[in-house]
Amino acid sequence: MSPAAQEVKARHELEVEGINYFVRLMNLLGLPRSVGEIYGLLYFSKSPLSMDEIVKRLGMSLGSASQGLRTLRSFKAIRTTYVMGDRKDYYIAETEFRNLIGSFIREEIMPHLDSAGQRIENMEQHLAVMNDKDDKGFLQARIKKLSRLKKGAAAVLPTLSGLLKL
Amino acid sequence: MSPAAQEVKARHELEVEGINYFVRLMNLLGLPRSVGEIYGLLYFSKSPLSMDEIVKRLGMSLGSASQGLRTLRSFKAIRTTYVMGDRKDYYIAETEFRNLIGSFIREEIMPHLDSAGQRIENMEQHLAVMNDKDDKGFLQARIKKLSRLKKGAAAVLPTLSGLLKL
DNA sequence: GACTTATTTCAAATTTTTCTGAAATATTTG
DNA sequence: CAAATATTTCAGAAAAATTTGAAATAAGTC
Repeated sequence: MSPAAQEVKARHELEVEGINYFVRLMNLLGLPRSVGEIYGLLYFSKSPLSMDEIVKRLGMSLGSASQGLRTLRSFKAIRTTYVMGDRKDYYIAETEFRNLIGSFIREEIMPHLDSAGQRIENMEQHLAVMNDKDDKGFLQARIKKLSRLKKGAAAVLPTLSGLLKL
Repeated sequence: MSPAAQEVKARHELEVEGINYFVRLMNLLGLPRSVGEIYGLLYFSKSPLSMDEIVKRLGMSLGSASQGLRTLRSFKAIRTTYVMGDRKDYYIAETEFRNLIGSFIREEIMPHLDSAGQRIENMEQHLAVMNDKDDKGFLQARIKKLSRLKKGAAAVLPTLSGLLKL
């Protein structure tokens, strides 16, 4: 194999490995593979890519690409660039992980914490109806613990992206 | 409805709400519903429960219960108690969330970080084959960023359970 | 050590999630 | 505003994850 061909191959394999990296990372965060693939492709692309280029390069359906790009936009993990004389949208990866983590926490985790708070309140309401001293005390302690967990998480999470000083 | 019946109902609804709480929490962590149900049931149970009691109370299959208990044991989220004159195993919820978070991070997240490190090394190897200055510089910067993210996560995560001082 | 009871395993069934692709909608251009 | 192109939507298909339950194994008792 010629040196030039070797280089092309290395570039390609690097990209595959990099996409794989993000597929797994996104998977860890509970996001579908397609989202990881798109972000990975963009992260290692020097130039902005249009949706149909993404579809072609990843061999994925239009529907997945559209939905995946929407998800990534919602996290501000990508942004669009304007390309003169072309009506397609072109996408670029946002590489400030600090921000990505922030929007992930805001969008995916905080809503859960809110509904957790709601559920704790419900539990307390039910508790108020009860009389049996022993059981009531036990449950109260357990609920309190949940409440502290929730408060702790609410306090720690927003700082997380800050802690990761990259 | 008699006051006593009302109380029983409140106790039951509290428990349902509590189980629901853990089902969602575990779901957020990528664990199956059955694991959340079992932990929730144990968390709000004053006395230890055997597997068949869990199966009966949650209306779940033996298989799910067995698998769910195994998962919870692996996180040290529950422990067994010995009950005299009974050959069944009895389970109790471990309520120190700090520890649970610790084992979750150790068992579920750290292995991913390790393989991430492996993948970064692979990328660097491919990079070494390349020559094109521009592209190489670009890719090098991107890989470096991933590497910093990984290092940051490895540094922050183990502290997380400590930060949550409950 | 045979019997009873408890637990685990695992293939098949079910449920949930994700992906596909064609149709609908929106956008740009001449 | 018609034609061309780009994007979104969504019902059905495919894939992945979870649950079931019966059979296998393990553990405890007499």
